[in-house]
Amino acid sequence: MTSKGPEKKSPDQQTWYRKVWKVVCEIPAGHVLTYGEVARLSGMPRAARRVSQAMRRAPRKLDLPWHRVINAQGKISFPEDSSDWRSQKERLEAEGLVFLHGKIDLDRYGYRGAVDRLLWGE
DNA sequence: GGGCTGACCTACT
DNA sequence: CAGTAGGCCAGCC
Repeated sequence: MTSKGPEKKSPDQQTWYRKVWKVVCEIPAGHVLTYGEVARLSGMPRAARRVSQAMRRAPRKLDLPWHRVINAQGKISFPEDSSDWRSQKERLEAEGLVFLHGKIDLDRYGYRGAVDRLLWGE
């Protein structure tokens, strides 16, 4: 039977959200990840767009550090005149990050940068 | 079922 | 450095 499972919600569809939230949750304060990196760490390479979707649908209850996710250009992915943009910038600055020419230095605060520092040293 | 949208990315010019 | 083009794919009409 094709059976209409009443309470079968095919978990897979909601699982990937959880994976993304989990990864974002693990980003240490004072550091950032790009959407692409979060996607990769969630086991979904090239699913950067899904990450932004997960952000939008993330329950506030989770108290997710959404502000630690920025785009690959080191910039905040909101229009500069939006309150969301200002809010995110404030949160990041509160964690010690510095904006240079409206951008964040990914070599200093990003994932790749952190790895390079471990391999090459400061 | 088809088409548009989007807190994106990479590569190229 | 800026701008363009193609790719990606889950949601939502």
